[in-house]
Amino acid sequence: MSAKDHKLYFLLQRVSHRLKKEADAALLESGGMSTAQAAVMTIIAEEDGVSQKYLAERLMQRESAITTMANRLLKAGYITRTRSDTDARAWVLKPAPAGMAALRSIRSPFGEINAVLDEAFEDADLDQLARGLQRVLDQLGKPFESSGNKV
Amino acid sequence: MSAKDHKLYFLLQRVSHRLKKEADAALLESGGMSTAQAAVMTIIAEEDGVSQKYLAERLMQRESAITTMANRLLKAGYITRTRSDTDARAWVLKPAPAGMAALRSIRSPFGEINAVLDEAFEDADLDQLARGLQRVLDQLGKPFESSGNKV
DNA sequence: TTGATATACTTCATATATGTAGTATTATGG
DNA sequence: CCATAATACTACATATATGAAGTATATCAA
Repeated sequence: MSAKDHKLYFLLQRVSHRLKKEADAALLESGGMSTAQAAVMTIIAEEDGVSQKYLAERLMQRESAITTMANRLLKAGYITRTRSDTDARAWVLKPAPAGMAALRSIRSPFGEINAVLDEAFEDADLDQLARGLQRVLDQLGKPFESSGNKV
Repeated sequence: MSAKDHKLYFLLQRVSHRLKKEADAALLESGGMSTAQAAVMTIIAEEDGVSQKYLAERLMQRESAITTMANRLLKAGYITRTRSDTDARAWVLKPAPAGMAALRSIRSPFGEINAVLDEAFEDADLDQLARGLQRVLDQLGKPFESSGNKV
């Protein structure tokens, strides 16, 4: 049984989309933020002072996507944005109090999402799954270096 | 090791997003369509005559998303859209010749995506992965029946 | 039959992404 | 030191989704 036989690509996409929807609903209900915003805020909170370029790399996205997201987070009062001391082109994004509060508020709904995954996969399988997924990322290599890594 | 320890949710999202990007690039290059369009066209080609409602169910999306997509596919000449004989509210979507041709043209790039998955997971693991992912979908239940299925 | 409700779809506002092109600013080789 | 290239970001067009609200059409119960 190959990936093709399982239609694994489409299955993965469906599960990912479905989980995201469920997580977004749960997070929204707890008065917080979207999962996309949570992903960004988590990094910003960890590092305390990051550039948009750095966020784009960590999240494997384009910088234009980060610009849009940063504007929304700024508008929501979740982050602050100041010019870098060392590089006048770069911004420094830091978490604002409201952002930290929002992050705290989504801990529990995220626990529920994880519970679904824990239930669907046995312990040993979880490890294998995580390792396999990581291998997929490694095989694909960094995005935007298109030519090197032929799919 | 639980899903939480693996940050499995975010890992899944990252892999899904990364794979989609790779697949979209490969499909686009072979002159075809996007993966989202491929998902829709595959169903339309299988069934030969479907309603938008049916597509929404199969893809676990809202009908408004299908309206937009159908308009794009129509504009691209990939499908035809006629009123249903039995229900004046409903459309009947069918593949157009150009759509069938586009579907054929993406077979090989999709093979490459599957190869990445086959390489990342051993045969036995692939089965387990597919079954586990399916269990996630089953556990979450149908979307839009919100209250019944607590995450 | 008819009146209430459900269904199939559309429209609009919004979120999230890509990709291309453009603007400053920084870094670098001669 | 300066022309050129690289970097960090913004702006815009587009694709893909949700969710709420609206429009026909269908169905069912009284």
